[in-house]
Amino acid sequence: MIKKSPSPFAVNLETKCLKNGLRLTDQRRIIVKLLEETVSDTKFHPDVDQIHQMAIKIDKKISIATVYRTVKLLEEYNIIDKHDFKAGKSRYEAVTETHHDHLIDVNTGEITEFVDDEIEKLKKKLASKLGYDLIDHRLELYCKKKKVD
Amino acid sequence: MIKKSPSPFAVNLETKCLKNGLRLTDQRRIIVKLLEETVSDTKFHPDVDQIHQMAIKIDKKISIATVYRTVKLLEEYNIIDKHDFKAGKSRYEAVTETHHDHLIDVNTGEITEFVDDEIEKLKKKLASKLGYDLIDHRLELYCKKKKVD
DNA sequence: ATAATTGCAAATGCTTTGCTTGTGA
DNA sequence: TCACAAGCAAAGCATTTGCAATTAT
Repeated sequence: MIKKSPSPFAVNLETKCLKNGLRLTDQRRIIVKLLEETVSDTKFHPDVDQIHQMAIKIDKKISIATVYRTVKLLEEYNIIDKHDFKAGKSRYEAVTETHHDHLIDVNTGEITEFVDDEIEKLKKKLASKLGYDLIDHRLELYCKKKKVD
Repeated sequence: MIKKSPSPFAVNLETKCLKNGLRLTDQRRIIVKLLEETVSDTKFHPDVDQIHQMAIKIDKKISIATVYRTVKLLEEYNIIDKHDFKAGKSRYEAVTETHHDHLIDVNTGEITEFVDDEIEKLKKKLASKLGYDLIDHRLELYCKKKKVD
């Protein structure tokens, strides 16, 4: 079992599940626990297979179908976020209080999260200008490390 | 081989293909022609199946595999852009001179393109602040029509 | 001529689902 | 208890690919 002391910032996903009336099975507890760790690691956005790999270290019998079902459920309840960065499979992370965007290093695949008020305001303004209310949004910056020479 | 005179208004994707040394088959000519029309229709971002449906109206024998192969090739040569909006399949449009972003109506699926200098500048600034050079980026606003009451 | 492209169908990879057995509240 | 969840394997989709026949240059 992978134990890690919870970051003071970590959100208790189990509590969120209970509040939503979700039944807590052993499998869900394990998956939710693993996803909790994504909050304290801003660069970790595991895909279903990675979640499954970690999960079976704790309980060999957890099937990938259960991971798919759980992850979908958690997303529907806004407990985790799903991202479809360019490159096949979806990746997940626990929902945080403030919206953040992603910078993806096109060479390494490394992801950096960032928050910028100015851009958040601009998004709302743009939507409004076009006659819409903003429901959701995503901004992704695909970048290469700056050359230092 | 079938010849056809080019429309005076359309962006000439065929020329772009030739410049890149791509071999122009009848099938590619048809697909490229259809994609050319996405430039003058800012709300049309067809998926592979839609492109295929249109293509077989011109030539019954064009296979969907060819559409997939062509679309992939054109994307590699930066002649068209691929978008993965939330909702399954990829959608394509001809590359334009100026970068634009997308607003997606979550109810109707309708897409509106928009350009905003301020946000473009901000993107570069953000990447730079994090130590990166911006290679590519995408901003998508998922919205609902404003209630007017 | 001949290397690249097509069509077809089979294969892939991610994700979902039907069904039976197991289990949390 | 018993509605809901899990496990397994089969099914679904979008997309890719091997191969023989065809075609652009």
